[in-house]
Amino acid sequence: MTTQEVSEPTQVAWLRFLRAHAAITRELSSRLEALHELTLSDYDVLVQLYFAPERRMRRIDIARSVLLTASGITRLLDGLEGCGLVEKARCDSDARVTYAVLTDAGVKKVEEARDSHLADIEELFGAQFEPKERRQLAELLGRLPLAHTSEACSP
Amino acid sequence: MTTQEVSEPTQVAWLRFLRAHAAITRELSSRLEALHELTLSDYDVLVQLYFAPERRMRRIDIARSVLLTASGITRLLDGLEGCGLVEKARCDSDARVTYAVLTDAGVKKVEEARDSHLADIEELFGAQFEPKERRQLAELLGRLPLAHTSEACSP
DNA sequence: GAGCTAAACTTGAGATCGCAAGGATCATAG
DNA sequence: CTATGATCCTTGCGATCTCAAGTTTAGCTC
Repeated sequence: MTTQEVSEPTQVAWLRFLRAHAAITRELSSRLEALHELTLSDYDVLVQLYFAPERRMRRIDIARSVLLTASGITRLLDGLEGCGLVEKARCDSDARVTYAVLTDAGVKKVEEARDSHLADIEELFGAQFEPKERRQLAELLGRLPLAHTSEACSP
Repeated sequence: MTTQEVSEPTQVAWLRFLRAHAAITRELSSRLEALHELTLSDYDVLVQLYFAPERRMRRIDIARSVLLTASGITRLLDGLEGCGLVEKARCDSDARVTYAVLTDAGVKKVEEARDSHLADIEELFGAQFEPKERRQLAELLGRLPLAHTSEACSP
């Protein structure tokens, strides 16, 4: 124990969680930006679309799955549309909703960025753990509130 | 397996890590803001100072321990100084450094905010785990890069 | 002690994101 | 069919934070 008097395991765990997040996302972001000109959030959204049926989603569903605000998604998609990675599409049955559809360029972009990014995640995150520990960690993290929003899609 | 074809445990764990961070910090922030008018980072810095020897730290050390940029710390401390929670102090042996010192009001603020914030952390984070799992999780997270910067202070 | 490099800090500019408010559309109830 | 409330999306505004550049001071070397 050093500076922190209180070393309740929960607090220690939370502190490490916070710091690790800051450190890892900073590094991941910077690499992703350098190699592919994408934000972590950009990539996140692109991948959601990539695996969505017909590669399209309502903006609100994107927001919920990546845990951003609706307004955050609007502006993020503005950027991706500007790059031609994503297009808007109207919804016939409901004029309020606009779909975001991955373009061919978008598909290509995901496939280009995927390998290096997954390798980075492996290096900065996964590599610290044995296979068994990875599953264990995934299970533990899965209990946290909203930890698996992106693992379920609304129709 | 739902939308994500690739369910390598590492990727699942990382995704959950990301989402859980977003969800929990959003909620913690909002409560902290509502009750005590503090950002999560504000609180973080205040606590670092609270446990530092003489309740003072060089700005650069604060930056390293909470994983913010030097410029981030400058502006964050501007705010805390404006509220009277922190003061500047010059360093006799090195004119380049400015210390940040917790004021009495700052001490009080930390002690006021502490209980509710720790309770929030317990509720949103710790409560999902058994005591044994908490230690396990802390250990696992501790292996991540820079996860315990705040557990060691430079002189 | 003059010059050089490195460190600590600040500042300006820009990016990202949330909140609050507003507009459009749908769905339901009367 | 109209009124009400909810949902989807966008926009204005502000807050936070980073990066790059600049200033001042230390510490070294020659």
